[in-house]
Amino acid sequence: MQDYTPAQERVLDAAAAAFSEHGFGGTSTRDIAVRAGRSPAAVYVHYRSKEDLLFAVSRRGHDAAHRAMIEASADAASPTERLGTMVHASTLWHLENARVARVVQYEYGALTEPHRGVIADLRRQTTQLIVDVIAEGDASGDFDVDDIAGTARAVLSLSIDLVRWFSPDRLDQAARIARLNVALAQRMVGADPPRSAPTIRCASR
Amino acid sequence: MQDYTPAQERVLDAAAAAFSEHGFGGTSTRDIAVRAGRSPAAVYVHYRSKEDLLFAVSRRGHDAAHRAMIEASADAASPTERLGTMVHASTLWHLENARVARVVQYEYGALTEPHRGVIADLRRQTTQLIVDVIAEGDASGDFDVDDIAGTARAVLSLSIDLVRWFSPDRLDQAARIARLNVALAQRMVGADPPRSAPTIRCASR
DNA sequence: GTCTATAGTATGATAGAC
DNA sequence: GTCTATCATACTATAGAC
Repeated sequence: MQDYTPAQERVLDAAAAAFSEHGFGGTSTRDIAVRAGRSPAAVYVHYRSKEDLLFAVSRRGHDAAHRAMIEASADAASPTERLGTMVHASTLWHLENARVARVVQYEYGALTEPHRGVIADLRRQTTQLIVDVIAEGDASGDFDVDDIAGTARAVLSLSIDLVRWFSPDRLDQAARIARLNVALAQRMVGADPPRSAPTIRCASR
Repeated sequence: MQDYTPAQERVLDAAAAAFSEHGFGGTSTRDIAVRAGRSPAAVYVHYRSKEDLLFAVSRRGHDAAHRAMIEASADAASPTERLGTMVHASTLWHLENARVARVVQYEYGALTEPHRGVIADLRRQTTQLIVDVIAEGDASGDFDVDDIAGTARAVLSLSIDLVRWFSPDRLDQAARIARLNVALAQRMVGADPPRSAPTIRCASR
């Protein structure tokens, strides 16, 4: 991770908001400057270019989401619980940071080649978190998964695709959506349902 | 639906490709004109503005995806099968039309207000297809779903989020991904697994 | 329905004063 | 580290000839 001065953060937040609303290509450096309460020239004191700002927003967002997942899953006792805590954390992060997350997830293509490599690495690390827990659960018999990589990708889609439509004024629904995503992810990997009655499910077939 | 002249289609396809690569805001009308093999002025003979072009691309894409799902599910005999055919069709459409789909799914915010309403209607209709089949399966006992609307949203995310990273040169994997998404969606709604052995699953607990 | 030419404005980024 | 002023270019869209 990397630290930012207050002035840098101010520009960074302004850029994230602008990119999220109008896309990278649709955002002008003047728009960023106005949101930050600075002149257009002041932006270039802290960042060399508009793309450099996008890179900073993107790296910061990926780092934060990744850390949230790791911290949430630290004390999980089983693969089912670890997957659950990770999906819960990822979903909450994407909902609570929907604006930043939109930039993080949808503006990858606007990065220049060297920056793209750094972000691709961060993405691989996050995917690996899910791959590892699914592989562990599959090996222990807690899960039943054919395509581990594909299932991991789909599990991450549950939280990522939320930012396509979720608006911050619906944050009161975040907890409900997070709980739903946890249950769906556990079903996707074939984890035993935590609260339902297995005897009834078996008898009914 | 709506018909287009060959000249209109040519510009439409050029716009879809350009928007997909650089985003709406990052695309110039000159870029569209060059891709279509026309002068910048020729674009405005067929469309009143750049945003009008985006609207046409978006409406056309939503219509096509919606029709693909309806046609695929026409002969399905059960809720499980109908959900499967719909997810299969939606996944294949998004993979085979990843460029257009990116515009359709990610550039909604760039539409002007009147156009946004039309697209929002189309989206509601597509979501309703999934909501209906899940509600039917839940009522018949084929599925076991708590949050029908939320689960429908998540099922659609499986196919939509693919366009965030899928590239057309990997189309040979489309069938595999579509099959996986079908299996995942059926697990998400609690449908009985089609091929596994229930006795063994029960005995192992 | 296409072109060339262009109007009028906005853009990313820099120079130089304070 | 911030500002005002500005450069050089690119932008969306239109006018008018063919």
